[in-house]
Amino acid sequence: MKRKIIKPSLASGFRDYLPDEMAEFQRMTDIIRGVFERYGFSPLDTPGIERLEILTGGDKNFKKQIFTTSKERGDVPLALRFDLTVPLARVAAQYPALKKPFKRYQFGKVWRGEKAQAGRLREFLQCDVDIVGSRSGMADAEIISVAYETLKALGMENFTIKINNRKLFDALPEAVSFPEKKKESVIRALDKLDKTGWKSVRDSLRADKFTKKQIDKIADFVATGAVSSRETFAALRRKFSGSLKMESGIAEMENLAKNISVLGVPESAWKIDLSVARGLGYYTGSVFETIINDIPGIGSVCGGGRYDNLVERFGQASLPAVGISVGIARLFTAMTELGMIKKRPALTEAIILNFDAACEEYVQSIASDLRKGDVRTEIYLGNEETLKGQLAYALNREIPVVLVAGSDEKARNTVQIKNIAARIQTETSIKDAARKVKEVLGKKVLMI
RNA sequence: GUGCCUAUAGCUCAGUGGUAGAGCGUCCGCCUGUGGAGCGGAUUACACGAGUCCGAUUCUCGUUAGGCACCCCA
Repeated sequence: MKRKIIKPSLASGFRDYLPDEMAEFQRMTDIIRGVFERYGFSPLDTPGIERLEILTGGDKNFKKQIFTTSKERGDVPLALRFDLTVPLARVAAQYPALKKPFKRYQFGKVWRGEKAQAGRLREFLQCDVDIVGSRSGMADAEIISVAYETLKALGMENFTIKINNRKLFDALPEAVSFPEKKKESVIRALDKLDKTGWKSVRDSLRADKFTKKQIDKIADFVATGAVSSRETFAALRRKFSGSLKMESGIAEMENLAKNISVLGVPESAWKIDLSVARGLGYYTGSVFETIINDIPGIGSVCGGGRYDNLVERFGQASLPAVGISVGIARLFTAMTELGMIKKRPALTEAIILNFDAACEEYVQSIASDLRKGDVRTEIYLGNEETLKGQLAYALNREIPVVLVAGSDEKARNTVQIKNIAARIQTETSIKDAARKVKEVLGKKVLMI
């Protein structure tokens, strides 16, 4: 009887991170974690699966994007989380004793129940920071600042944090005279401006029965943001004087601009962009998106904003919150394209070849010494029996230091230490081996 | 949910109306102690189902899977 062979393969929209990439990926998350903690955020983790009703909040629009699970008999409907913000809102509502402001960061995979395509996976990692329970505009500024510092710490130079405020959109129906319920059409159309351009935005608005005059006014509104931030505020006030909602949004942005400047975010790193809308979500105030200037096509690598009403879904009094999500998978792609990611087949710093059966214990004791000396060390464990064959393995995996310890060395209580990059080999007594290896590794770091 | 494209070995790809080949990889063997190997061997594929045909991996249709774009995007 023939055994059924199961083909090893992934479903659409999922991907593996093999060690050569994952090592770099983890280095990035370590950096991000460091920045988040420096700003006083504490870690949180929540399950990948939540009750379906928690995630949808009864909104049918959301429901169709949610990755649902097949439920166990008798269980309530469950689903995979599609972001980390709604689970945070659940936590905030479920544990009212959490001291406010509650500052948490969270790294976690999220899932989208939609068809995958380029740059759009069904599973990806998000790195979120949020401040729950602060109404202060300084909280918004902290979030922008932490986003800026995160990208800098990752080595990014040429990026732009685009800032807007949803209150401006709230003022638009009155200012441009269209019905309140058509506001979302405008937001949705403008959100695509970057991607599709004005012609397509105009077409889309025309399809939604906006008049030419209204469309012109909307375009004029967005164009106001095309100049420097100070002029933008003045021009907006001129154009929309008398609109209280507009004035409150402008004041918030003005305040934010002042605050982030004090926090050390240079003006070259951000700009007002009145087309930024962040979809239809739950945002109520500031909204941010970040693009890499050299590869804008990759989309936003970091986005968020203020959402003051999200916990209301759980019957709580409104709880103000502001946060941002770093799209690390997209960042990884961007940094790869920019040549900032060097794939490494191994994290191992030193490998001890093992080609002489009489020296196995000698090899092991050297490995033990190196490990005690904080060197990432492995012993060759494969089937190659010759030094040459084992060396080829080490070279293939780009391990920077190779140690050779055979009967000759054992007789002299030494070990050969090869600096692969420099093509130098020195014989060192085993008691100095760890120090010598670190010296070689240290030199390597200096050379970079 | 809609549309377009694709499907040959683990991967990247050739090829043919008379059932297939390479490179890389993997595994095994050989190579006494020094630079990304060498030599020998093994491994494995025409996604599935129907139709046309003497004969289909090849042509047609369907299914499934994958890619891309739209919709949507917290």
